[in-house]
Order: sequence, then C-alpha cells, then structure tokens
Amino acid sequence: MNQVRETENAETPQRGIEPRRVPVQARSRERVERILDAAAQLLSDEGYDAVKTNLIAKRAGVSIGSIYQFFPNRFAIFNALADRQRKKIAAALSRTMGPNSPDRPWEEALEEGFAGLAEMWRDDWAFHTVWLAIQNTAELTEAREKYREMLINEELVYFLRRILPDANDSRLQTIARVMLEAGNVLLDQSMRNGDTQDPLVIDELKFLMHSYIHAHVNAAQAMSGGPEAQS
Amino acid sequence: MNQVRETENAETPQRGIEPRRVPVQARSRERVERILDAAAQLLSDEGYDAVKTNLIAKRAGVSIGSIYQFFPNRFAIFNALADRQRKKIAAALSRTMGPNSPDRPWEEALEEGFAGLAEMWRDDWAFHTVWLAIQNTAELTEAREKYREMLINEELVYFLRRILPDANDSRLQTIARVMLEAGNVLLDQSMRNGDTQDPLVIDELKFLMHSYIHAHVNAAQAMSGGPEAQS
Amino acid sequence: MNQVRETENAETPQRGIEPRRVPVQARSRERVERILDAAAQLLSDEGYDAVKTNLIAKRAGVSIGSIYQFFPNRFAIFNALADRQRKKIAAALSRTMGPNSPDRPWEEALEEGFAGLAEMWRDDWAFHTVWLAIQNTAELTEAREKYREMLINEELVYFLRRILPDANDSRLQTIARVMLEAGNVLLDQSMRNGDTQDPLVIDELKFLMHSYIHAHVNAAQAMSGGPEAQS
Amino acid sequence: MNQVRETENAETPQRGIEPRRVPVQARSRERVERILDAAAQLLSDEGYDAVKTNLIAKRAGVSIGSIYQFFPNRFAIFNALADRQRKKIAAALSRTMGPNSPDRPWEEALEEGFAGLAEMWRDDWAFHTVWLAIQNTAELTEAREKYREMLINEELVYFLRRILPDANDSRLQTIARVMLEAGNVLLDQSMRNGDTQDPLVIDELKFLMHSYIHAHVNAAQAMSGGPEAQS
DNA sequence: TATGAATGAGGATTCATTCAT
DNA sequence: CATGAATGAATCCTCATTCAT
Repeated sequence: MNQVRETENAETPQRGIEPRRVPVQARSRERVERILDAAAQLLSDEGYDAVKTNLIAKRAGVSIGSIYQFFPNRFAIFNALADRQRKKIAAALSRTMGPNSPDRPWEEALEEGFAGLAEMWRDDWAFHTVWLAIQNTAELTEAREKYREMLINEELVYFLRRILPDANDSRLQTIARVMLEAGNVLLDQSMRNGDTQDPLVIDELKFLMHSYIHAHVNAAQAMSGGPEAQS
Repeated sequence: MNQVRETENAETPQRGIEPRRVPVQARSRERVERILDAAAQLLSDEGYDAVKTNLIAKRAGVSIGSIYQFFPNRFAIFNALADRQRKKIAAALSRTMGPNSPDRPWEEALEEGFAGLAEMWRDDWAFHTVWLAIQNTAELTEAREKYREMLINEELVYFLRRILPDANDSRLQTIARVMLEAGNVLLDQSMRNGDTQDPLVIDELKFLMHSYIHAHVNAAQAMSGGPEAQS
Repeated sequence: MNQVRETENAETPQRGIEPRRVPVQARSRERVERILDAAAQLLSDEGYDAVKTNLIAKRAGVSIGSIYQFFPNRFAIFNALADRQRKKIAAALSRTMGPNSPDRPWEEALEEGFAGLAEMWRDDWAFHTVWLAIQNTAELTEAREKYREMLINEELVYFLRRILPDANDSRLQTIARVMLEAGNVLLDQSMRNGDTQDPLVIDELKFLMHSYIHAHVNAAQAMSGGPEAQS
Repeated sequence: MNQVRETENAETPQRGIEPRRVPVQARSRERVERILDAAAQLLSDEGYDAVKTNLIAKRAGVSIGSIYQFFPNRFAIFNALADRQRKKIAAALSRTMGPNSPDRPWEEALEEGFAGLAEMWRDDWAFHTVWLAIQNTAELTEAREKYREMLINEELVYFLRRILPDANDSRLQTIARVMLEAGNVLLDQSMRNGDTQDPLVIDELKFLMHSYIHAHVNAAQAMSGGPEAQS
C-alpha cells in the first residue's frame, strides 16, 4: 500500500538530501548528534555498505522512526555527516589561510593551514572515514561540488590572490582546486593504515604544497620581469 | 549493495575477486570482453548503482549464467574492469618513466609520463568512470592497494631513484605515493565536466609535479652540500 | 541503496499495471495461475488488506521473487485477477446479449444474460470477492473504466440498439451503463451473506432490468406515434 | 494500511469504530468538525491512500494527539464521516418518502426522493468521495450494513408498504434494497467525471426507479385480480 | 486536555546468485 | 558450456498509535 510512491506527499519531499526538520530543543539536538555519531562509527567500524538505517538506529539507541523524523533518507544522513566536517574544515582554513587569518608570510599560513587539517584528520577518526564515504555516493555529488567551490572561492582564492595578485580568477580557482584535491587525497592517504597518521605523508603534503606555490610565485615574478629577488 | 550470500558454500568460496576461469578460447575471450564493455558502459551511462548483473548480461547479449561462469561475483567484474585499466596505465608509465623508458632528463620523462596518462583519461571515457567506481568499493580495497604498491615500486620508484640517488627506499615510496595519488585525483578532476578534459587542470598537474620533484632535487643537492649546480 | 527510485530502469517500468512478462511455457502459465488463485483466495478468506505479496507467494507455493517476475507490483496482480473475470463476463454477455447471441425476443436475451452472470457469481466464490476488491483501488480506476466502456459499447449497446433503434449512441450508452452498474451492484448484494446466493435478489435484478427496458421500449413506441398499447 | 497494533491493550480495546468521546462543549465539537472536514477534503483532493492521520491533523490545524482523543483509530474517522452523511440522507428520505413525508402519489414521492439525493450528491463534493471511500473499507462493513438496514426498514419499506400493501416484509425489504443499492451506485456514476453531475444519469436513475416500482404495482394489481388498469 | 516527538512493526520490492534443463 | 527462470534474504521507509510533558 505504502511503497508505491505515486502520491508524492507535498509536505515532505523524499528526494532531497536536506534535513527534514532541524532540531531546536536540546534533547532533539542531542538525538541527532547521536544518530550522526552512530552513523560515523558504523562507517568506520564496518564500512560503507554496512551503514543500514536499522543499524544506525540500533547503535544510536534511537528508533528507526526517529531517524526519519530528521532525515528524509539514508543519504541525508551522510550529507549531514559531511556537513559537520565541512564546517570544521572551512573554519580551520578561514582561520589560517582565509579572510580571518592574520597577516603573515604565505609560507607560514600554508604550513599552519595544512597542519590544522592534518591535526583534524589525525585526532578525529571520523574524518578519514566520512570523507571516504562521501566521495563516491552519487546522491551527494552535487552537494560535494557546491562545498568544494565554496572552499575554493571563499578561502583558498583569498589566500592565493595575495601572493599571485596578477592572476585572474579562473586561474586562481584552478590552482586552489589543485591544492584542495591533492590535499584531501593525501590527508586520506596519511590515514590509510588503521588509526594512526603517517607523519611522512603529512610532511610530503606540506612540501608538495610549498613547492607548488613557491614555483607559482617564482613564475609570476619571472613574468612580471622583476630582475632581482629570485629564490 | 552487498548481497553476497553470508551462508558460504564450503566447496567453492565465493568471496574472492579473481576471475573464476580465465578464458583461453577466442570465443570465450570475446565473451568476457563483451561483459566488461557492457559493465563499463553501464557505469558511465547510468552510474554505479545502476550496474546490476542482469543489466550487464542483457547489454552484453549474454546470459546471466555466463557471467557467473567467468566471475564469482559482482565485484570480480569491477576488478577485471580495473585490471584492464591498470595494465594500460602500468605500461604507459613503464614506457615513459619506468624501467623501459629511454634515458633522458627527468623533466622530459615526467612531462611525457603525465601527458600519456592525461591522454588515456581523455580518449577513453571508461577511464574516469571506472576509476571513480573502483575507489570506494570496499571489496576492492585490497586489490587497489596491491596495484598501487606495484606501480609505486616498479615504475615510480625507478624513476625517482635516478634523480634522488641518496634517498632511501621508504622515502622514495612516499614521494612516489604522493605523485600517484595526487596525479590520479587531478586526472579525475580534469574530467569532472562531462566528456571533455579541462586542459588547465592537466597543465597544473604537470606544473605541480614538476615543482615537487624539482624542489626535492634542489633539497637533495643542498643536503649533499654541492655548492655548484643550482637550478 | 536500492529503494530510492531515482534511476528508473528503462527496461522495466514500475508504475504500470500490466504484466511484466506474459508466460508462454506451460510451467510458467501454471505458476501465474497459482499466484492469481492464491491472491483470490486470500482476498476472500482474509480481506483486501490482508493481501500482502509475501502471503500470496507463500500460499501459492512460489517465491516472492517469482511474483515480481510476472507482475511489476501488487496492483498488477489485482488487475490480472480482474482480467480473468472480465474475460468471462464479456464472453457470457457476448454469447447471450451481444453480437454472438442468437436472434430472439429481447426478454429472453435479457433473462438469459443476467441468469448467466448470476450463475458465475454464484458458482465462483472469487467473483464477488474480486469485484469488491477491484472497486476501490485507485490504481485500477483507469483499467476499470476502460473495461466498463468496452462492455457497454461492444455488448450492451448492441443489445439495446436492436430494441431502441431510434435512440442515439450517447443515450444507449447511458442506458447500458445503468444496466451494467445496477447489475453489478445487485449481483454483489446477492452474495452478501457468505457463500450462498440470495435468489430473491437475482429475481429482483431480472425484474428490475425487465421493467426498465420494457419502459424504454414503451416510451419509444409512444414517441414514434404508435397508436395502440400505451401504459 | 492496517497498522492497528495486534498487541491489544487489555484495558482499552481499540478495535471499535465508535467515537471515543462525544464532544459536548462547543469548542470540542468544532474541533471534531474540523477533523472530519480535513479528512473529507484530503479524501477528495488526494485519494483514499493519502488520508494519513498526520495529514488530517495538520490540515485540521489540530495535533495528532487530539485526533486520538476523539477517535480510537483511523477507521473511526471514516465512520464518523460516513455518519454525517448518513444522517443527511436519512433525513432527506424520511422527509420525502418516509414516515415524515406528506401524503401524495408515490410517483411524486419517488421523484422528489431521488431528486433530493441527487442534489446532495451534486452540491456536496464530499458525498461522492466519502461514499466511495466507505465502500471497501473492511473495517466499516458492519456499520455500513447496519445503516443500510436502517434506511431500508425505516424509510424505504414505509414507502413501499403503502403501494404494495399485500407484500410481506421480506419482499419489501428486498425491493427496498434494490432501490437503495441501485440508487447509490448510479448517484456515484453520475459524478464519475470530475465535479459536475451528469443529469442524464440522474434522469435514467429516476426512470429506472419509476419503471421498477410501476411494474411492481402492476404486477400486484394483476395478482389481486383487479380487472382494470393493466400495462 | 492538548501536544507532537517518539516508536517500531510491517511490507513492497530488488537483485545477486543458483541450478535444472 | 550456455541459459534464464527461480530464489529469498535483505533493506528502506511509512505511518498508526502512544505517552511523557
């Protein structure tokens, strides 16, 4: 009777990925947190395919119905999980390399920026796990790309514009994208063995980024014909 | 997603990912190719979740039974798909940067190596598609990592040892891994809009790699105290 | 993963009510019959809401998967059930009142037509049961109305045209519809107590129809100026 | 559809269909009306399967808890809806054909009786809609039949007894039942296209009823040996 | 009495895999 | 070897109903 979806309920669209209801009361908020925590744990303990709605509910100590009170479907849970993470990442980047960062040599900002990310990845087991899960879920593609662009345009391009003032936006965006994607994939690789982070990979990541930006700076100076000041 | 029967048949464990039978006869070989082509097409046309064994069979013009003649399960098909690709990549790297490459400045080898990869990604729609699908399938993790290590140890470390002769193996492996992972993720990003490759991303990829290796070379020279020969 | 219906499978539309596959082999045909019988039994034993697909499968001694091999969804089963019945009814009406009926006074045709229907309702317990179930299933509305119109236009209008030659089609259709609907609802009423048919209701049904047609004939004669025999 | 908990609470059996509490205060009465209106609207706007208790509550501007204050379960709402309608129908029949009707030729009473019903069906969109919904809900069968018998015995038999004084009760009941059922189904058919009533169907309904009663009257007179007035 | 968050049994449907022909 | 009909475990999500506040 109920699973033939002909009468799409106008009040509650099922297709979206956005939360159905944003909890305001403390009790509800905690409930949602518990759900997300359970999902993240499951993700990390058992793998992506093991994250069934029932298991989430059970592990969260919440009824399955409760989950669907807040999330319209499975993917919305993943998306919320991603959002928790995205907020932290965006904040960290903003603080270290973005509009809210102190004025200082780009090398320091870069170093601190990636150090901050590495720390998150290291200290919160969920980071690696959730990032991985988010990557290939078709339903989240759109949200993922939107977030990428936000990070690129609002944090990284800000960082780059100060050191490459003559480059146009499109170019800066490409560079920022390279930083973002290479950064993520290497943070991921740094965690590939169990729960401990491989510091060598992190060092290489920083070195990679430094070399890359440095080379861009050099190239820009060469372009603009500056005869002095070469590294 | 994972409907691999838990009740394992003692006689014939189905968990493996290796082909059940490697076809030798021409007819069988063609059959397997048709299956793989169908799977790749489906993957690219409809997305990961649409790749059901029945659809593969139908599109390949083969009975579902035939598929299970050659592959023990769904994932083995993906793995075979990945293998087709891996062979091409390994060959290209071997030819340009690895043991079978001509003796020449590393810059040229690097440039040609990534140019070759970019070309594959650009000309064969399946590359992007299959790479993406392979990434997050838990069942393929092991095979994926084995292949990564093979590429690293047999092609990239070879390339690196010639230009960083003083670095130890572990260090070279880390650098190679950075190259591999960053390379893949950016090749992927270069294809993110439909079927055409974004050449700017490819250029940045090459630039990134060049800067990275160059910086390593410089650092190594600084280490070894050579006062001469600075770039 | 599988219940979010975004990737509607082009090969097998889920919304329709038509059989997915019409069985040709004897074994399959019998299988489908068993499924339909089970559904009808369940309908009559336990009521509409008890007809769950799992129960049908169990009672038919068939796997649930088999059901979905032939029917795209629950409603298609009801529709097939209805079709079995419709064919019998159409045949009976055709034989007694329609194009294949012998030439004879309309009173005899009418009497025999409804006698035939009454017999079906009486001898096949499924008739009452299925008719009832079909009535209010929104998904079957369209099919139901199509069938009604077929019966009206191909059997009953034929019957009426011979006795009311001057009436236009639309009028005949309305009369036919009255006959059909009143007929059905009273056949239904005749079975309202358990399994035995109330013959008084059947007699009244015949009497009702006779009076109705008779009055129409009289009225038509009065219209056309017939000088004698007016009620 | 039938999620009536099977684990029956011993203290308060929920199976009934009767209102839990008949509201006496004006505020409560209005509350119940709002609930019923919402249910009827939903029924007509979205169809039977869309009438979920939550939606009713939302549309009525009432909490879901409030609904269960007055009604023990979903079906009780439908039943109350039916009752509202039944009262109107009974009143109309009583006024035109029943004990409260003026003394006049049966033809006039019959004509006026069905005209009244047709008017209700035409002017109140809920009539068609609710009637339809009520028909096949197993839970309401008993109530439906009780009501039918009430109408038959208290209104229609009264009407018939005056024109067929020699017939016994059982016979009159059967005739009345024929009138009632055929009447309902044709009123339903008159509304089958959207919101407007097909007057041709109403005319045919009246004609059908007139012919039927007229024939009975004639037959009775023939029986009782009256030499005059034969059709 | 009113509220509405929480519950959880229930059911339609899918799809990987088997195996008789 | 090939076939494809048959299998049935598994999973998402709904929605009637309760009950603490």
